[in-house]
Amino acid sequence: MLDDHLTLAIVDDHPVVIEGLKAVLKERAYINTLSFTAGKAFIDFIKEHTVDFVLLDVMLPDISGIDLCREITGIAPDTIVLGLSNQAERSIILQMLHNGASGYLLKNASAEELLGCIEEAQAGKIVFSNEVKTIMAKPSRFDLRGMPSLTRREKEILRLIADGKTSQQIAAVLFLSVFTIETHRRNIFQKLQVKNVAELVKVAAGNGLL
Amino acid sequence: MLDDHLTLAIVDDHPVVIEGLKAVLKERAYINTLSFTAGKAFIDFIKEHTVDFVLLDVMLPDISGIDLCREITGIAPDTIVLGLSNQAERSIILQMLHNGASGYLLKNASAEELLGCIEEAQAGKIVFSNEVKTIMAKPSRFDLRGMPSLTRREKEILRLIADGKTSQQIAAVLFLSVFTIETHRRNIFQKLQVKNVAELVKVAAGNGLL
DNA sequence: CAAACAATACCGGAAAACCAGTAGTTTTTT
DNA sequence: AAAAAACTACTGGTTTTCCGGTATTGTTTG
Repeated sequence: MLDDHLTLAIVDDHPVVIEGLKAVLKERAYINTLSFTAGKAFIDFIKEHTVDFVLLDVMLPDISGIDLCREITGIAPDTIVLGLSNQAERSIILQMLHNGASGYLLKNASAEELLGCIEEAQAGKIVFSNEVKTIMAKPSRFDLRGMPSLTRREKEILRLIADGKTSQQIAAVLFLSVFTIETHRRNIFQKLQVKNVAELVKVAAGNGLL
Repeated sequence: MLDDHLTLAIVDDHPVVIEGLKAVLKERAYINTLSFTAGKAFIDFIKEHTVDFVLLDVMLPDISGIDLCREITGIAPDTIVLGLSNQAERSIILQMLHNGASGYLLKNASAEELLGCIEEAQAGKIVFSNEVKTIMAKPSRFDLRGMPSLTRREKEILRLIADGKTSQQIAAVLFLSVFTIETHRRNIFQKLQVKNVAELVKVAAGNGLL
């Protein structure tokens, strides 16, 4: 930012959204708006030019918003990226933040909300639109206090599950009945509030239980 | 180590193993040997006394070797811990190292091997007995070069799998046939060389794909 | 422009996971 | 010693995964 202008890029494959955002952003005369409908085109662009700010759709045809976000912050670490999407899924939001985004907005955010978030993000804050805030605010699962404590047996079985062992195999290794393993498995599911092994392993890995 | 002696603790629930190790360690007069058959007893001990070196069985009755290892290195960070086990499973070895162990030995290691490893670990190295070395040396999966690259679609589906979605649910979200999802799923399995979602999610999480 | 890769879709069958219970035994804690 | 927690085991049933193919249509790319 050599002058007092701000270069803002919209990356979204939906032309209507682009036009809507541009209209809102006209409110702020100091913002120069660019737009891209594909991730690759944008990547090529920032290799040659400087962009201060990006509004990035997470559902793009040619590349996932998450990967794109990582690439952008890799190439231009000073660029501020805000995720933009129709529905807010907690895991996606976290992935975006984890890959360098400075915030996350829903497309149904009001004009004031949008401009407010841009200004706050510009000031270095992490911003969310209101709906996103409510999603991020609540439990997650057990974000802060107390990962539910698993018993010895449960941890042991959890590790074997994560190693890809079937209940039969686990039963064989531990000299127990398959039924016992399945009972333990269900208890673990309940404690960690997951529905299947996929989620189980993700949660366990993310909380240092593996 | 205030003098030139070394306090070494053996933690193993098998008395025969303890005696065997003690016999081998007599070779080195400067090593004072202690032994424990339960993890908790040992934890209590190190809260009051200093131990320089621990040979730690990973299969203990009261606590998993992995958890115990973490506790030990938490309480006494200067203590050197070597894992000790009958069979070497790669994942367990990695977990031990990840929790602060300085190496891993198989119980069938020779006396020279054992003493050699203790001396090298004492000197700050990470040590493995020979058999363990061969296990650690080979493939792993794709440890060093090239995590196989997944396509956009595959990554997208991988994330949905890790979120605990079933193939039906994924198909519904992406407006695709269940068959398509299952094909992608199998392709992902093959690329990442896993047999089921549990392993898949573990590998993916461990390699930053989630 | 081929060749390779990506994405889509389908079939049938075996194995495993998942669900909702119940219940006895052992270990730990109060 | 009583209560609580952990560990064990079983029944019976539904859903999903996993395996082994095959095959068509685009899209990149050498």
